[in-house]
Amino acid sequence: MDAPRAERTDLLPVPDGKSGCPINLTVELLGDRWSLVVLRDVMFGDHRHFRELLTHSLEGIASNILAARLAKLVDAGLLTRHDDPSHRQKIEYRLTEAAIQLVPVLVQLGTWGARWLPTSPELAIRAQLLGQGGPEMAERFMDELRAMHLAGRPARPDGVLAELTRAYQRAAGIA
Amino acid sequence: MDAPRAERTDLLPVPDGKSGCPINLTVELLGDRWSLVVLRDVMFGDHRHFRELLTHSLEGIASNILAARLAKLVDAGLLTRHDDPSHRQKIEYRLTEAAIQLVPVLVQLGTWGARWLPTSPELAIRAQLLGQGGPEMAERFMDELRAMHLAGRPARPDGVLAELTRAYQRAAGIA
DNA sequence: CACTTCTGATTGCAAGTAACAACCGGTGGT
DNA sequence: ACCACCGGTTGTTACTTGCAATCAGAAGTG
Repeated sequence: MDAPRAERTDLLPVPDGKSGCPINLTVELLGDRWSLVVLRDVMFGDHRHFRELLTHSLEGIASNILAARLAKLVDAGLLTRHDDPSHRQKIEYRLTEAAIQLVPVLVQLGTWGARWLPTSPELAIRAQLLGQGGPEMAERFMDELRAMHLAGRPARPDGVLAELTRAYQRAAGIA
Repeated sequence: MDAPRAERTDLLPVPDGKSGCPINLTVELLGDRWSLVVLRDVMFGDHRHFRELLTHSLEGIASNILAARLAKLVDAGLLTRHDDPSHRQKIEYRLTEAAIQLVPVLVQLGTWGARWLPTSPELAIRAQLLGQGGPEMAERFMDELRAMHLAGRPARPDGVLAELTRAYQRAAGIA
């Protein structure tokens, strides 16, 4: 069980396949098919319960995968679990500050996807609006998410989230 | 083979597990363990050849995975293949404009990771510098990448890339 | 009380993907 | 002739994903 490799000393091949690079650690945590999609649905769709995420999601995540992702995100400190007064078995998942600070990441991902990938127009609208809104709009959105998920206040009808949702519904032709 | 599901008409469960959502499409393309890490090494490490990416990478990607990712990225239009005059078998991978426009995504990912994950300080410095530099610095970096990868000019010694590399080496204590 | 629905999951299985190590044919310098 | 280097490929093993069926507890309805 000796280690005959690693002759170089400058650029180190890290033994256990990990590295302290910020991009690498973030990709290690969120770089899979579903983690960011789940967070997207919590943020933009305001889906906070298991069934809601399971059935209202556009892409159709499997229930075991969703359960595993939620557990991982809770473990990573991006979501917190809360009892729901309306049903003893119901669990509410809320965003943490760490998750809310992922908004700029999602905005950039959405902006890039809307620019370079074959997105459907009605879904791309939210990404375009947020991207055009710049850091100020992202800041407003993050403050709104803080009010909703950290302070427990309801979504305000004149907020960014409502504006995005209305733009989407208008584009999707919902009468 | 009838389809007894899909009673809802508002929020559609897309049949083939895909959706035109920009975030979803981007995650579908780049949401894996290695794609963004490879692009990071091409951008920040200026590694343009297979062996370079294989051995100089911090995380130790396997050669078959690297080959598969390079092929996928070329196929997706994020990298292009070029003959290298110095060796008939040598292939140079260059960034495309689409890949260069991923810089803001990587900056945000790095900034978030440096803030919320246990990064090693010397590797976090580049992310912090780029994050603090704001959109202007990212723009300058993208212009530099365009000059190097699209126009084929060498890296300028007073550029963003050189500055980041120097900051890293200083922090890593390379004498 | 029985019946149904809703809650957040879990289980078993098939298929796909990642990791690891060994190896390949062609290239070019000595 | 030799050998290091080039971008990969192959084979095997281990793990992850996707799908469908199922679960037990909780609540609503008759």
